Amino acid sequence: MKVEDLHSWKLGIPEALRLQQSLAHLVCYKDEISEVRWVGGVDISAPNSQGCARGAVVILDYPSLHTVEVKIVEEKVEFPYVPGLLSFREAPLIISAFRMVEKVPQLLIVDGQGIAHPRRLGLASHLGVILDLPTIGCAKSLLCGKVAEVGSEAGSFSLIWEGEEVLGAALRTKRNARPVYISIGHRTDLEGALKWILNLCQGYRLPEPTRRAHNACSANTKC
DNA sequence: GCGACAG
DNA sequence: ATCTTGTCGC
Repeated sequence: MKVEDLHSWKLGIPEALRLQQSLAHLVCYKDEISEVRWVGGVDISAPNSQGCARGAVVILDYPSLHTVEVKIVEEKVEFPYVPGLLSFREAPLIISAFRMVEKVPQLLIVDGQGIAHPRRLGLASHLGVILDLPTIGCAKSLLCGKVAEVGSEAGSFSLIWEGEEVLGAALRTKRNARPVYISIGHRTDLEGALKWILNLCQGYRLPEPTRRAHNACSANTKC
């Protein structure tokens, strides 16, 4: 059985919610990142009027950060956008693009939450479990939890709290830019995740892997 | 019941 | 995500 066949994507909302609860047990919160040669970034575009979207996986050489591979797919998006169920909408396209990749990355940066999610299984964690890769969630806004103001210097961060639980951190990656929200995806810890994200930022708010994946899928879809 | 709500 | 001009800061 292939990893991507861990479960079906043709689910209703109640089934998706139940699946998240079971998959959340499989998420690893320990740092298992090692010998990074390639770092991946993934993103999908907004679906067009026909429901077709573009999914992209970009592979960067590390530490040069040169793009060494780009894979794009265009498919119809089936699942509706429901806050908390984003992975059921986006993961199918990302996985399709990912299976075409030749240089399998040792770390994947995802545009969305990891465990900073109501059931601790945001897109980054879900993809990490399915692809069995270390992943880091790097979202542009908060889904759940509370966070204090972040210092203005690049590198400043403030923890995301939900009750007594730390879900991640708001991280200032660039001066005069809003912070990004970092959380463990899979097989990473928060400290490592923050270091990696800062290390992958090259003068822009978003880390290079995610930024390039976004650019790669921003062109108009053909279907 | 009310507000919040990744992309 | 998207609707949308000018404008403030480096």
